Amino acid sequence: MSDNTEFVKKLRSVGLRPTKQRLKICKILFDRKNTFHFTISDLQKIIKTKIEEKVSLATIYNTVHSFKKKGYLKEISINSDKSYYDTNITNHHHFLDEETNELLDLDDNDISNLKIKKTIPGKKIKSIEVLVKIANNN
Amino acid sequence: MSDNTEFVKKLRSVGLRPTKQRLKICKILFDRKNTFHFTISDLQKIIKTKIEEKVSLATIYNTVHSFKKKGYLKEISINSDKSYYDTNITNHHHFLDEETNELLDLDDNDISNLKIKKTIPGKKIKSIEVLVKIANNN
DNA sequence: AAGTATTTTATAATGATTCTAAAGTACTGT
DNA sequence: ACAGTACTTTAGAATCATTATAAAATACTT
Repeated sequence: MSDNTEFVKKLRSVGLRPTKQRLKICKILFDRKNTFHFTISDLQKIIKTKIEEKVSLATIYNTVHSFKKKGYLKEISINSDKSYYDTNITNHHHFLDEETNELLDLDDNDISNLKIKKTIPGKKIKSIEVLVKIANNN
Repeated sequence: MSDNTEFVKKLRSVGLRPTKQRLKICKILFDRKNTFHFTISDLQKIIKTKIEEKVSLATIYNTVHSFKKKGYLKEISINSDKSYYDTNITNHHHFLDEETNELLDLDDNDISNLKIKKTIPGKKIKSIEVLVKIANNN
């Protein structure tokens, strides 16, 4: 450790204080090439194994919520067991493997010209989320 | 009360015993013209007001689960607060009004030729669910 | 009507998430 | 650097939806 400059800036840019805990979580979540899909307990496990000092569960919740509110994370609606989060904050969709419960990103381009033909007077579309459930062939 | 013959048959046809509780819930859920979107607590409130005798919460859960397993109800993934159920068991999608938290059915025809262009080897698509979040214009 | 399998029920248990309020840390102005 | 304030972290309690438990009630079969 530790070149945190990038993450310090990132946090500062949206008015979050760069605390030790937020920086640790930042690194775990954003210091990677690919999209990361996780639940709070996934994150907790990773923290437990990768980090020397502990971060309390309440802080993990707080931090993830802050990141979400500031637009660093997206919450995904899959089921009601627990919340899933995604480091890919662009418009996109998901495969959900029913066998493994794993998520896989699905690009906007992977879906043919999706258009909603119905409109509701006085309402506008905020987002469109496609969830494609998949399972083993056989 | 009470021409339950229809519901008795319905339950019998999938091997569910037509108990008093199941018939009551059947009537509330399926004796209506339009699709019904509800949570367990919605259902509990309706039972509390419409029915003379009480039905225990555990039974409401059990019954809804049985109906779901037998294909009379569909579970909808909206958020992680609680489970939502839908009496419309055909392939269809939803508007979710972010202001009121209300659901609205979206027919397959209301969506232009939705095609998933990506495939995963060894996996097949089980279902495709589109959730369109809407909010007030302004 | 008796015997067995299912169902209902109240209540306890669980698990995810939020709340609380005290202790710790970061920032501001000097 | 220092004091004062505002924000964060923390452990633990509280909450809420859901599931488990096991005894009493009901439905079905013969």
